[in-house]
Amino acid sequence: MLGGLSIRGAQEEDPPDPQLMRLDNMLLAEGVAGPEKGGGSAAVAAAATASGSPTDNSIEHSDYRAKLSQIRQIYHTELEKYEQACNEFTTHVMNLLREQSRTRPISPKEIERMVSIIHRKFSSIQMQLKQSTCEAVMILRSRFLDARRKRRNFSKQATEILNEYFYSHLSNPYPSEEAKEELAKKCSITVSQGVGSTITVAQVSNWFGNKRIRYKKNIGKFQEEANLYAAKTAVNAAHAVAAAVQNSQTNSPTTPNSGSSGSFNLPNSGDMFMSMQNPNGDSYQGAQVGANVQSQVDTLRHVISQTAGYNDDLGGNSMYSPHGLDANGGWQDAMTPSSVISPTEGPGSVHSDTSN
DNA sequence: GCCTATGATTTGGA
DNA sequence: TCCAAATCATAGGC
Repeated sequence: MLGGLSIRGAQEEDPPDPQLMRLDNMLLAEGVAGPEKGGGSAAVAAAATASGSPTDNSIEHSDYRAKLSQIRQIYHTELEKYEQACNEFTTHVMNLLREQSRTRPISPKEIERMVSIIHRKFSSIQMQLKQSTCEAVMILRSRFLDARRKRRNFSKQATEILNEYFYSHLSNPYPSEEAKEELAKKCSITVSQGVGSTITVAQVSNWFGNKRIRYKKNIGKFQEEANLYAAKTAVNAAHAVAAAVQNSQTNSPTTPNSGSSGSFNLPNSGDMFMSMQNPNGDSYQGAQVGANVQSQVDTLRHVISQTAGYNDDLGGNSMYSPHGLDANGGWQDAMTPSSVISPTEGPGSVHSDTSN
């Protein structure tokens, strides 16, 4: 007569506790309970979006997911343990009752009552487990959200790429959207620390904003750095020029190069510097050495100015030291009117037609 | 622990 | 919307 009593039956008679439901819902929403994938990352994506930060949070993202799955695992293990313990204990009590039934009459009601007491006890333990799991998730989430502001230094290579661009476009260090994208891509590729860590266009913009302001504030301090990058790029420039010269010797000099990256036109006029003096400064093509004559010219001129007292007669541009900074601190007047192509012209446009 | 460097955010102007 | 400037907050070196 005891055999007819189902443990499961007693287990399912949980009253719909609103607090328990809340906890269950939250655990489900956070992806701790329920299906393995989706909830957690959805929650983290929502958190990232709500924070207003750009989409890139890869490191925090994966960190968050890792921690969340850890919590999830612990939760499920514990839950299973409790359920098992509950069943074992129930069986144990029922066995005891069975034995007692030999000596005294035990009504099914009494058994049911005992079982339900046990289950209530265990479900309150489960509730605690759910509660502490929720707390853990909340802490994790808040930590994740706080981490938005956390600063992570760019890799050395990324900084180098950005600096190279900055110093080779010192006359107008305002990369176009395309250039920023290119830089972001390039920087992300070279980021060695942190798997999946990328640098966004917004970060590139931040970097240039910070760099411009800090450079302007303390040119002296950045002089050495500028020299370093100028020299560095000058080597590239020299190689590129050599290659171009070789190219012009082997090919017809009139062959127009359609502006494809990796090669460039050498204007046949003597004032190549001037004709290449795009106010926007950049025909930046990312990794392609020699794609940006302007930057190379900037760099070469800087090196010359540093080593041999370069004066501004070439094109009338003050290329270095205060680098096109006007009295008001603007960068714009680095260009002479004759060399200004169009201030509204988007930087990054490649002027492949300058040789005509 | 202090100091500097630096990435991110905020604010205000054009 | 982009930028300059100021500011915040953390990383990293000492």
